[in-house]
Amino acid sequence: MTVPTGRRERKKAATRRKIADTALRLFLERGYGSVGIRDVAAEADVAVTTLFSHFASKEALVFEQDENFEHRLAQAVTDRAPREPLVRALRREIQAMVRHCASDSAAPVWRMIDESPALRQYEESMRLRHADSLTTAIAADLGLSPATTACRTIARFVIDSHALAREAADPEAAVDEIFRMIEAAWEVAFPSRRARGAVPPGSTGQRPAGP
Amino acid sequence: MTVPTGRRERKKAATRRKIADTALRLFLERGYGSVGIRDVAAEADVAVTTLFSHFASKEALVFEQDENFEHRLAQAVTDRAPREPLVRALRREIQAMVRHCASDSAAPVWRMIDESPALRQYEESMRLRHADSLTTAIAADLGLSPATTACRTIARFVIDSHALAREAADPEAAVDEIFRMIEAAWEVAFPSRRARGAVPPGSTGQRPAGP
DNA sequence: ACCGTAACACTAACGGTTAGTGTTTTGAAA
DNA sequence: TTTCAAAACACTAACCGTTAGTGTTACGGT
Repeated sequence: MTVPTGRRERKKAATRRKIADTALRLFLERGYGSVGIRDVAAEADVAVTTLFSHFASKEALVFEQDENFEHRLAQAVTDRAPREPLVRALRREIQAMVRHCASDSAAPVWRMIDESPALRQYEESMRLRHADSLTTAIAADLGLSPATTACRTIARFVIDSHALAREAADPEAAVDEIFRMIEAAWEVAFPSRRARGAVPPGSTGQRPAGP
Repeated sequence: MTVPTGRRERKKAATRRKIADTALRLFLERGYGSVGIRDVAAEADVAVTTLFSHFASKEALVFEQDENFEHRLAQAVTDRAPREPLVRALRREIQAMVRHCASDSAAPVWRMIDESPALRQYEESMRLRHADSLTTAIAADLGLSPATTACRTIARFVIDSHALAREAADPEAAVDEIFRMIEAAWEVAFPSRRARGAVPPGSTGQRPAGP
């Protein structure tokens, strides 16, 4: 079990990328529903079982880069400038993501997603993971347990903002508008010293994080 | 196409209920994943195609009453007492729903849902419909277009509160806490006359009652 | 009494997914 | 280098949810 940075890994990554690229190309050419897993496997010149050893499901072929998404949000929290408000850092990141979704390169993919119920459903279930991941990052930043209701709520609202903004007529303006609402929610949950509130922090489930 | 309140409808409803009851019983007895559609159909003494003419999917067997859920939220908006704040009516309804989820009769079902990824995913996709439906009700109440970002955002937050509270240690307290955040978001999106002027954050909670 | 229709049944299949089994490739230890 | 365990890959065959196609009843309205 040493560090495996050899040819094997490169080959594996190459196979994975070939499958994903082939799938996306076929999906965009013929439509997601009209392309079967067996078609993708044949075109990528791999066995069906090999395809499923790289991707957990057909939908996962489309959201290949979603781990990236998940990771960027957590990083936006942990890697932000010292003293920068947490919510502001998240707004910037969501803003960038929404902008990218509307870019020419990504737009056809998102149109395909919007047209497929199966893909929309999968996207929604990804949000659960994203929200959980973001909850962990936020809770860690605040020194609270990830079970804290307020942390989970803010995380969920932030994830929602991406979905809501993507469907809005003016996505970037929507992000700003939604984040004004999120910041208000944040202030209620975690009153800052600056904003006079003298309201004790959330009355439920608040526990300092363990070691 | 007259009012069809005859035997046919009763028979149909009976078949539907028999299928749903049988399914739920088998799922709880043997586990959701260990019971196949063919098992349910055989036990309910109907053909598989008949089962699918009553329910769109296997998961829909578990969430049989979800139309009820969707309808109740919209009703909470439209049927509330005159002048009652919209958000407060929604909080009451969500509170009641969450309480019901924790009741002895419903608890085993929700435990089953929590343990099945397929069911959790389906539940999450239901929320899209619920949020859309609630968006329509809220927008109508405010005389706005359902496309308004703030309406869609509030609706989504309210739907989230149900999911978040259900997973919290103290669900009812969680609903209160989340709705304090939602009300703050609401005030930012739709500033009320009463709340004009310098109002310190945190004072827009559900407490300043008064009819 | 009749007819249109909605419910139901049955057979086959489709498409995503997995189990089981065996083969090749690869990284590193001997 | 040789050897070896693990990992990737392939293949067959199936499982399971779901649907199409085709009838067959049973009901309700006329």
